[in-house]
Amino acid sequence: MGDKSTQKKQHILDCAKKVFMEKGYKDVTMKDIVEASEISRGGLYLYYNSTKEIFLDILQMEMQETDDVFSESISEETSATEILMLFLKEQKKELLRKKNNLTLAIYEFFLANKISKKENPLKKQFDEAVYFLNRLIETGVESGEFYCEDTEGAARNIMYVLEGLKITAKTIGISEENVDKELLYIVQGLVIEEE
Amino acid sequence: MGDKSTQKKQHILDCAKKVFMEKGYKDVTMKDIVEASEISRGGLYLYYNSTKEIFLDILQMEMQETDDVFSESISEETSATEILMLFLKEQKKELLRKKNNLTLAIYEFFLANKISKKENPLKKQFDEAVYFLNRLIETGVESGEFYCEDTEGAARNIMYVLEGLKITAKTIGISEENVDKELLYIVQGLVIEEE
Amino acid sequence: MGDKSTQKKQHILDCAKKVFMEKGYKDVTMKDIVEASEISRGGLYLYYNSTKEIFLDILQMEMQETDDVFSESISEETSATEILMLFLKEQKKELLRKKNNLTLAIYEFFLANKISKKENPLKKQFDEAVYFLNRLIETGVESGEFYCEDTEGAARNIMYVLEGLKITAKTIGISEENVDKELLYIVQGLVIEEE
Amino acid sequence: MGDKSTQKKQHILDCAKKVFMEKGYKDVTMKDIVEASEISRGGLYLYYNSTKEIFLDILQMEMQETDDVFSESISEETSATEILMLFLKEQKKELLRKKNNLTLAIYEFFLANKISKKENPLKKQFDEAVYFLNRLIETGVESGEFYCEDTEGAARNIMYVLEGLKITAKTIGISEENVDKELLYIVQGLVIEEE
DNA sequence: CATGAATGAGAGTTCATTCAT
DNA sequence: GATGAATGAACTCTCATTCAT
Repeated sequence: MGDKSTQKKQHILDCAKKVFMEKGYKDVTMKDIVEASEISRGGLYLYYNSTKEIFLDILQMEMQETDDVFSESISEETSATEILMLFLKEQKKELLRKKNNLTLAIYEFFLANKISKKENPLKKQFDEAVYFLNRLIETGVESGEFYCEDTEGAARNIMYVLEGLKITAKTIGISEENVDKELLYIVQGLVIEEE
Repeated sequence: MGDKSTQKKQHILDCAKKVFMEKGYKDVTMKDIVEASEISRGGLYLYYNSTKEIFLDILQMEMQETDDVFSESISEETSATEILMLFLKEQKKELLRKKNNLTLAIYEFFLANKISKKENPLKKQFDEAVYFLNRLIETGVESGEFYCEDTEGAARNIMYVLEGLKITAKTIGISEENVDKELLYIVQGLVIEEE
Repeated sequence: MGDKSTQKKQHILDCAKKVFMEKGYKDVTMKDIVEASEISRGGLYLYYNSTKEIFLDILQMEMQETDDVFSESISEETSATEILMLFLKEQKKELLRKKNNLTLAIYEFFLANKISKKENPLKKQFDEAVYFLNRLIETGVESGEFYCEDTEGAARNIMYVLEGLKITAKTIGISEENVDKELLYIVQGLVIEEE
Repeated sequence: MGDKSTQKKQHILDCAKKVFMEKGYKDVTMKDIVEASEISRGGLYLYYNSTKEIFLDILQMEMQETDDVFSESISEETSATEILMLFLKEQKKELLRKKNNLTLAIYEFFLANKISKKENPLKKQFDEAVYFLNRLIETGVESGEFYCEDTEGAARNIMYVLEGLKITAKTIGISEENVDKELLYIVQGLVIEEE
């Protein structure tokens, strides 16, 4: 029973996610999701009562996947610089991807819904990224790859820059060239250049 | 008279601005603006045909005011450091202000409407700020206050950080303490500390 | 079930027909039909998106009924003269009927909507009537009842006269006496009078 | 004074006529006429309170012009056949003209507004045409050009056929060829062919 | 559980008509 | 007289939400 219900919910989330990726958050109606999931109008209401509920569940799903990415990358035995580069490259890819991207919907959602800090998955994700970067930079400093006096400050700074790039990409638009420039600026601020 | 029409438009913009500050962009209906400006349904349509038109006019109004701020501050005969501090302080105030703030509406608007780069007032504002900061940093470097090898890179970087702080404030929420930390980080990256 | 939907559509068409008979075509709003059929605003839109769609369906319904009239009348074993008289009598009845009459709506509709010739049900009906009359006159000529050199010409002429009477009835108004006169004129042009 | 007012009214009628020729009757709004005549909204209401009033005045204007046509044509010293041909040719031209044509508007108007018989200008025009044709046919019969036992019946019949052609042209559409066929049919019914 | 027809509130938009200037 | 801004009623259409089956 519970299993079947979970499957159905999963199906709804998968279909709804596609809709949110296409239309952002605010323009999505229950009707859209009904149509995308080929479920009955009433049927959908058995599982979810609003697009908000659905979106929150999608978000939770997403966050879990992201978590895994971090833990994987750090487990490898590569240099801090390499991991940093990989991380930034991943961020860049995400940043420039136009389709199959929830960023727009996420921004629209969190701009419209004030979620209490404790439950805010975006905050959780942000803090985790800061924590990850902090550890990474510490590692880099220890290994002599990086120079940094305030590792946590640097970590936060990187995250804010990335946020800035992300929102700029969605509102103003940004060229790959400008993303590269900015990421390079970050790296140069950390890495000790060899002579 | 053309003047009377302009006055009325101004009245509409003023009232509508309040609405946008309260509700963001997407949730605002023509009816909301009709009620806020206390004119008739049909009356509003004499001047504007959509919330989008109204919002774009409000934006133009805002941008002009912002322009003035830049030109004023730089005209003064103060040190680069002081101007930078003033600029960041201003940004901080804007960042933390909850009410009387169009940021939310602006984000919602530009997330939902892809405006061609050339006409995008947000881009114009961003670029102008970068230009202003770049000149400011150059001045500071010349006067020996700042150390910076890539002034334009630094200027852009500051702007992305500020964007990051702004969107974070609106989506995750941010404490004054964290803003201060971040602004301090920026300043420390530039200013040569005296011993 | 498809059946239930069809029933509902039929109900809408029946109610809408009454409205069109009363108000013609152009003055009828979706609201009128909503009220007449006692369903909800949104409910109507489940079946039809405009008065035009509804009217076209009503028309199709009507045309089918008319078809049947022709086929019935001709199947009988009566003289051509008798069938012609029956046909004209039917037309006269239609012509003079004030209520329960779609003529006005039909005229308004086809004056306002240019329908491609191929799909124009009015044309179809006209052509079928010409065809029917042509065959009827041929039969009459063969049986020695009628005199006519150009049977198709006569058939078309009758139809144009009937159209003329119909539109005159709706715009200028026409007395039963004048209709009789005109129909008599038609008959006299065909029938060979015995001495 | 009165003169100036008459001029203004004439201006309104001229402009409104163009609008009615383009859009028919029912779709024309006071706004349309205001725009076409480049007069103020309130100004128009000083002279006319509805499109109906305006249309009726246009109609009166038109009818007067038509009257003249009849009186002219008959005054000439040409044969009845020639005058009939001229008359039909004129009707045909009118029939097939797509633009600069009030027919559509007239039909829409008289379908929507029941005008008392005595004041109905359409009826007046119809009756005058019957009277004219009747006299013409009588003349033709006297001169031996035509054969006709019931001249008034023939006159009425021609008018109904013409009405039929006119409404058919506007609703179903009609080819020039078909008009010719029908007019020929009329003429052949009257004219005595020489051997 | 599941369906989808039905409801009705509410957004957008247009225009006849009025009225202060 | 003449203007045109302003009003508000009315129409179209969409969707969240419910409920009988």
